[in-house]
Amino acid sequence: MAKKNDQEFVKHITPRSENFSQWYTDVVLQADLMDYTPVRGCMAIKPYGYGIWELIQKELDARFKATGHENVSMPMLIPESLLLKEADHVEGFAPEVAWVTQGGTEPLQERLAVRPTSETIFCTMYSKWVQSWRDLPLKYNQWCSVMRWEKTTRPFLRTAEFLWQEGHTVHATAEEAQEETMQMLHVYHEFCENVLAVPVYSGQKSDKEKFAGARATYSVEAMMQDGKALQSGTSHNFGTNFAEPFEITYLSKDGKLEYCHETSWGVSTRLIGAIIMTHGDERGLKLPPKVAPIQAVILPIAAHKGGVMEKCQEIRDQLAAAGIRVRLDDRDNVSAGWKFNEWELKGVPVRLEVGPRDLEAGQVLCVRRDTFEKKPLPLDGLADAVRATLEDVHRNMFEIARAFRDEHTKVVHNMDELTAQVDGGYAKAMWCGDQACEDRIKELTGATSRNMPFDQTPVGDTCVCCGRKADKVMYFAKAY
RNA sequence: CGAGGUGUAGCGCAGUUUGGUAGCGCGUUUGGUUCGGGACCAAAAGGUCGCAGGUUCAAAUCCUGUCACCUCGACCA
Repeated sequence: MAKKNDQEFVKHITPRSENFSQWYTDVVLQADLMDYTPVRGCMAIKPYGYGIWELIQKELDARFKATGHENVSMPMLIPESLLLKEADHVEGFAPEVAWVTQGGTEPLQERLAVRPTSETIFCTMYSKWVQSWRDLPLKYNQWCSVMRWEKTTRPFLRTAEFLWQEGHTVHATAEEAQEETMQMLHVYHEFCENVLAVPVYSGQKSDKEKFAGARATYSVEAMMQDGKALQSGTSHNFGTNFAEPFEITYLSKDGKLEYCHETSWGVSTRLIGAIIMTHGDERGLKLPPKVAPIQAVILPIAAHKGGVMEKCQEIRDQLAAAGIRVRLDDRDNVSAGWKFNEWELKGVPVRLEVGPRDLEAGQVLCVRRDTFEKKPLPLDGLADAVRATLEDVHRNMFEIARAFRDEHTKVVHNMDELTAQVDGGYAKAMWCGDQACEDRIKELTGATSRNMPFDQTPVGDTCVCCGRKADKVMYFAKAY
């Protein structure tokens, strides 16, 4: 049966160990998540990829609502004068802004930025909407796309246009703004781990790495299987940095005019890249069950035999009624073996093989994508058993990812150790707080500071770079 | 953005050195046989050779520019 040259006409995924980057591209394309378009740096997200994003949206949006946020929609175009109001912000984003300079056939009086982020337009509106302490807080979010003229792009990881959500909130006090900033960081942390099965390090960014215009930036950092860091979500406390130039003020209870305190926070379709690079393997994508568009696929075996297809349809309806996202693969033009490989490539967490022998025994054969373990499940109570299996798949995927992350995180005390460690992982080190040391580490090793964990228990007392007294614990890694 | 590589049918490739009017495998369509880990037979359809200029009697092939992807750097919430 298997001819020697079979591999020549079988879809080939580059092994991770051979070329991680090529492996990623192969998986993205072959799992049919996206396609390239004629527009520089912009991708078309295909139904299977967009399905993952819709589930991410659904899970996150529920968390935003539960913490008192509401969704709004702001213009995609921002007048240049607004963008110029906050100096650090302009400086940070100016190099990657796309501009609209003409409307119809007429040149515009003032050019319009295609939003790279929406702080300036939110702030402009907030200055109109906030008058009194009774108006506060305002806790809004928008789901939209933004555009940044990136020099080099990678599907999902860095694209010129990308889908994201940006939360923007206004508060009366610094304490409230800080509370909000931390709350949303924790939402991201919990979401990454409990929904995506992606373990993350939460912490505070250095001044060098913080958002343009922020007082403080916090991030959740994930580790990809090549040991590189992927910033997977950020939460910023702006203090009054934007409120001052945009004149967002309120009259307090005792009649004093005060500046508002603001936050913003966001995650993007980059999370799909995080899923791929955290969980994928030689066979392709491996989706965490909670965001898998198809959680269980039913494969009829010897479907021409009487009763098999009918039973499969029955099982499908049963599982669907129980709230499981299920697909019956009833194609008759590809073999069972072909389907096995295809659904593994697409990362479906569980497949159920249903053949004449199974039906005789009153069972189906359940095969897990994460372990390839094969286990017969009785038709009786199948939905519950599948649901339990999906939960276990999630748990197992998270444990494996966490073990990998922990194995590839090491405490280092000097530059030699740091250089070796960031070759394929995170280095946990003491840092003096001086940006010169960050710059030097970047220059010598290619690694950047990721974030400072909230648990600042010292792992030494001198800076990994300059050797002076140091009191900050910092993660360093090469990053996407 | 710099250096190197690639771009020919839906996918993977040959053909480019030495210009002469495009080929193979898979896939697709139709019919038949199969069916528990990437099936088989037969017939058929499918290409302005990434795009734009140029040289030439003639360009997939030579020249220039440009776009996309890959590798290594630089840059980057």
